[in-house]
Amino acid sequence: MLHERATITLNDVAQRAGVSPMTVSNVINGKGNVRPATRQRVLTAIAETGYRVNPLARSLAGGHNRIISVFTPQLNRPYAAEVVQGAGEAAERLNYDLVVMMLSPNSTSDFSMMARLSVGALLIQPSRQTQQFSTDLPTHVVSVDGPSAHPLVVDNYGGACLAMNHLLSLGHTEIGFISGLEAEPDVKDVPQGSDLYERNDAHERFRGYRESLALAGLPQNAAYVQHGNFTKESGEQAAQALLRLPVPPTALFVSGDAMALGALHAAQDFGLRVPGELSVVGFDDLPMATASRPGLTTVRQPLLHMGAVAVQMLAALAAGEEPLLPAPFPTQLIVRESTARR
Amino acid sequence: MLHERATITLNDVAQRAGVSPMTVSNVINGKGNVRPATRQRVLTAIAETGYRVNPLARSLAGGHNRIISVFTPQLNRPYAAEVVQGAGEAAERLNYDLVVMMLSPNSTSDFSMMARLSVGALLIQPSRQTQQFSTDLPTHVVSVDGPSAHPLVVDNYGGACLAMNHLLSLGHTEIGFISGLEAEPDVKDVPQGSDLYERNDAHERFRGYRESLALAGLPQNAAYVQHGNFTKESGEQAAQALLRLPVPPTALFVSGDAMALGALHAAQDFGLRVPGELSVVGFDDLPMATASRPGLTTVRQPLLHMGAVAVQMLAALAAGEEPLLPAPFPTQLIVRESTARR
DNA sequence: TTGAAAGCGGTACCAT
DNA sequence: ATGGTACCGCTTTCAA
Repeated sequence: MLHERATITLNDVAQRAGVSPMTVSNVINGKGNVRPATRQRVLTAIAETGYRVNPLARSLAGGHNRIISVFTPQLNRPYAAEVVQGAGEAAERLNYDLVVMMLSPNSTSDFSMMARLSVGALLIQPSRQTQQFSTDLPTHVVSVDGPSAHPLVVDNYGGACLAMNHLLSLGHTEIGFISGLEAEPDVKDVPQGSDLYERNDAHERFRGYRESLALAGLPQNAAYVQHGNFTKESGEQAAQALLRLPVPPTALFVSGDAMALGALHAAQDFGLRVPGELSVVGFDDLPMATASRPGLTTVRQPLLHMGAVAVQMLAALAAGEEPLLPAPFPTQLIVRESTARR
Repeated sequence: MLHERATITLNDVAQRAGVSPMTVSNVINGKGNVRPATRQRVLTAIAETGYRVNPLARSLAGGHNRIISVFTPQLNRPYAAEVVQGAGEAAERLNYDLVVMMLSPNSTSDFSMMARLSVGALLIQPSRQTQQFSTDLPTHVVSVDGPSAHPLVVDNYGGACLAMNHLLSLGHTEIGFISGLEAEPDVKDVPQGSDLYERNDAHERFRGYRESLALAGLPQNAAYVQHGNFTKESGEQAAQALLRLPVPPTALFVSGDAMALGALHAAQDFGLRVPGELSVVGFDDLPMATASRPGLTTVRQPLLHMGAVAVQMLAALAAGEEPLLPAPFPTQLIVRESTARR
């Protein structure tokens, strides 16, 4: 296994096989019109030289490639990491290569390159800015948790109802809510009817909370609602505020696992036993949900699956099909130890 | 359907500015030899047309780019995610673009492509297979936690000593150890003197454990050593074995946070108070270390920093410099609540 | 200081 | 079934 420094080109292979470059190209791309004998000769030449196509040249020349690009905010956010992982597994199955780029808010880089090099782009939680740039991507675009031509969303409302019904069925009537609304100041005052509003995770979960309460015939107590920004610290603070109330809630529905863990710890610091004296439900089912004691009851989002579906759609799109947009992905209640009967 | 945004080429700009394509190229690449007036004309033409270079074409033609590629195993492993994040931040600062690819063991994809497209590659925890492929990368290679031309490693031995000294100074003499050796069966029986052995994280941490004990004049009890594979479950099992011993240890040094959390929970399930009746120290300081109660005392690896340094080295390499390889990165003991005086 | 020519490594199109 | 030609968008080399 010697390592050739000089790059072997299609021409080299052609010469070695005694055919024209075009024929080699045809063999590589599996065009039918090549005599078996010739094809075989080319194939051996390829094997002997260790030739590998240069995707750059191929893309430049207008050929096809099997690359899908992923644009994501920070990768050390478990949410994004999970989606990417799911996408990666699907890509491998479909024989696509996945190329990931991190989009930082103040980055100036020209990401259109990777987009040009790929047959499709997967956008994870695209920001305003990303949405902007996505409109002039020359490829197909699918997004997870954010707008695009093909947006994949989770059923946040349904998930919230799942969590609330669990709490309700456990006999809780005083249920506090910690939202993630603080995180995105720019959407906080979006009119209720707008598309953006409808799609916003935080709002949908809030809506699930409110409507579940209403459906159960329970009054809404504005004091039971606090806003965090998805960090553990904000969850801690929000929970403290809730627990200091004259009549504190007996259960908390927290719309993010990190915040939920913060709330759980705040409760423990208050000397409250969880779930004995306070039940806590999170949202997301990030890995950290199992790292706590008691384990966090939470609403799981099918993150891996969504990543995989995104890639499948992109592959279909690349193949000229027009895949139908899947319905909001259903969530699942994962009952661990942080919830108990009132 | 694609957005048929006609691409503006360098030629278009040239025509508009009334100069040759070459001059436009020179302006873009900041070659000095262009008359200010001409440069200005070109610049306006660029602005007016909204032209952007096509990095593919540039790379193909042998021009320079500012891309660094990262090859990593699963991205949903916090370790890798942290390094990538650090690399991303540094890249942004240095005006490089980062492109990440996941290397799965059974992937057939041609990753040399991205390598060709980039000035350098960062390998995270390269596997045997990856090491192989890295040798014929046409670019500079820096690795984190694995071999390459420029390997970046953390001072695992020192970190283990940090943890052990902490436990020792707390008065513990019965200290159990859970290694990660089970994870990599192929290195388990590498001869002690070999390079590979010296570099292996798991072994280095083990060595720190043994030597710290020896230095403290404490006997080594083979029964106090268990092997896990870095998962929470394996940590749980290993801890159970340890705690069932006739004379169970009063403290555990676990060479991975996930395993440490597993051990911590196992102890709690045994009815042991942590840190009251059992102290636990982990290794890595992954985000989950703060998600548990009590918070996990652990040894922090400067993952973000290592990612950043890797990118800096790659940038230097690309600039033709020969950066000196940094010494093993120092670790830091993060004392939380899982350790206490015996 | 500027530009013409010749690729980089492929592919599409159209002959043969 | 095969191969010639043009060209993708840019950069290098070398003349002018």
